[in-house]
Amino acid sequence: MPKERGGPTMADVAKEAGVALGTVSRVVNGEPVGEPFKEKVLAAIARLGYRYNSSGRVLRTDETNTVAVIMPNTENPFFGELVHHICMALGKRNRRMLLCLTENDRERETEMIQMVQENGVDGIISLTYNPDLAVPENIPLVTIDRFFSVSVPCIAADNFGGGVLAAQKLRELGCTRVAFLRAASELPTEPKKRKDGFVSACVEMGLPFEVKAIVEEKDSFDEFDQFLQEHMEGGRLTFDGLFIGTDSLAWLIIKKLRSMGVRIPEEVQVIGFDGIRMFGNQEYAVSTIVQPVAEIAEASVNTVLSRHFSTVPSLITLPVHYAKGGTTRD
Amino acid sequence: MPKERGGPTMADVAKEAGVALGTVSRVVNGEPVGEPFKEKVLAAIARLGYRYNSSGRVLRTDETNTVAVIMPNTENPFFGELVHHICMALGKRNRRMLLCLTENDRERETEMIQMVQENGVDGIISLTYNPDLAVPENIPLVTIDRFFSVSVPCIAADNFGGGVLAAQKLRELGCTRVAFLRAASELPTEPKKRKDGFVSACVEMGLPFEVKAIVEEKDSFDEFDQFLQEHMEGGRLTFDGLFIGTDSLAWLIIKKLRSMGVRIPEEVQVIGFDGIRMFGNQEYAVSTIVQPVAEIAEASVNTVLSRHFSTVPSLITLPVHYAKGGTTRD
DNA sequence: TTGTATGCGTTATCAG
DNA sequence: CTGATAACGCATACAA
Repeated sequence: MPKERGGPTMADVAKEAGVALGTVSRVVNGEPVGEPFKEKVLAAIARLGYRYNSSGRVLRTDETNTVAVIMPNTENPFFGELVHHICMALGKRNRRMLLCLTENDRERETEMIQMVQENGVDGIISLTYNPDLAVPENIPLVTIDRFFSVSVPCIAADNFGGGVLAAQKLRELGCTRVAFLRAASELPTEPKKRKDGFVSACVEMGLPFEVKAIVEEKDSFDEFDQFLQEHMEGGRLTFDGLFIGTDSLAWLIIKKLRSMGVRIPEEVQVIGFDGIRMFGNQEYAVSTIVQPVAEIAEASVNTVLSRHFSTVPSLITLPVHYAKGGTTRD
Repeated sequence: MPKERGGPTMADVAKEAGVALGTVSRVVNGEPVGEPFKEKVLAAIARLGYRYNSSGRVLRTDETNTVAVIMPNTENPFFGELVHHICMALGKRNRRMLLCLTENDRERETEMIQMVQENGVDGIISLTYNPDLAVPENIPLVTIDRFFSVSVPCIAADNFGGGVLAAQKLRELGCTRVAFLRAASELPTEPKKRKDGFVSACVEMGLPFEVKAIVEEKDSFDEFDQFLQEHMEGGRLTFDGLFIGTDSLAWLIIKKLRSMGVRIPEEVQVIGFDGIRMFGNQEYAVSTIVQPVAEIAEASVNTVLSRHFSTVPSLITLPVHYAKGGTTRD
């Protein structure tokens, strides 16, 4: 049965109850109403099977209680987890989530920004690396992991601190020669600070290190293979510790190393970044720097719904922690 | 800057262009309008920076172009993938997705059904095992993996066929004594047919088998440990093939078996169900019966948006296929 | 406290 | 083909 129009409205309820329309509205919204009136209204509502219809309120007040979330996808477990926590955080504050997936298509992103403006959402939470994102006026926008300008609040994990932590951990676990591997976009995103933190800590501790960073859009992952091959000596890797930009890439690298006969974690210990768990709820896929996903979600929601949106901090950084998977010897 | 009310409306554009309101509406909606009028309107729109506001249309036509998707979570990679494909399928048909996550909380589910009705969505796609789901009148509802009644279309993978396929594969791979392990709810859901298909095929082929099925809500996973222990003889499992209800559980069982010294796939081959890939885009986590997630998503969307919703088939079953992960010897 | 009346932005009907 | 106008369901300012 295709949605039939025209159930009872507040006006019908008012007539049925013998009260004014405004009184019905006040009862429905929980505003103070005299007890006898309230009862009459509730009885009429029950008799008629009245159901509140929010479209009237939206038109009148321009508040949809809906927040748009713009995300590349929900197949990547990190994004899946993030979407999950954002949805829950919104639910706690009685807001709904309009989910928009971009698959990293910039044109689609632009359309979506346009679309959600037409739809009149109360705010936008966006995780996108689009360099020329058209920031909408009039609608609060919060980004995750990508800083645009001081007027657009950005929420991110402490990527720099995570890099430092990874270096410290590897050293603590006995590594004497380490490397950082990463594939990233060309843009200056927050996750790039993982390298900065790692390098900084290695220098500080006097831990010898190398860096292999490729550009996601143009370089092939074969470059990693080559890098690894170049650093093999007598069947062993010349590093005993690796820090890798994401858990996903770490998994790929580990597969490659194992196929080359390198034993992990016996010969080489590996730490990834993100904190991805198997099937979302089992053990960590690799030893990792865990992003505080729930906190990032909470902060994003709190920020985008903030009453004083214009005075909100422009960059919020949240603490990470280390967790062991099976790829370190702790 | 909190959303300011009152950008220009169609009425403003009409005044600016010196035409009638209706003409503006027709131009905006791409309906036939005389060329000179059209130009005047478009010019006025550009001058004023007019932007379409859908809330007026929603109130007037009761069409939101939005479909609610009710899902347990997006942390489980299967649900993450499903949500992803549903969102894309909706996008192709120019619809948006209101995502509602239940975390299997029945009370929350009820609230959400209520809420989306107030919000006036055009349809609902729901994956829930809630036995007493209040089916909303007036709004097309499609379920995934759970059959309610002939009036509520259900979309599901060919679970029975998948069970058959798993049995055939194990036999083809040389297994001579197999078992099926599963944890499921008590309700009669579509995925339960995995067992039926498996059993049926084993009987048909004369392949000796056992079944261990526990109830998710009350039994502990320890029961699986016990089952496995009971079927060890001289350090080897008495089965050489296992079919397990989900990839997630298969992963757990495999870990357990390996910790018991059982080699996989050398001694025991394992096939799961769902088709979960590492990090959403890498290799299959285990050898598996792959659900046609994209097709399930497409079918759900097509069905819920169907013009003739009442004449739509009440159960749509979509074909699965086998894919090798690392847990079989093929 | 309760009633009345207006308007939110759009679509659609009906005349011109 | 275009113009004028009445809804759509609700919130709210204002009057009683």
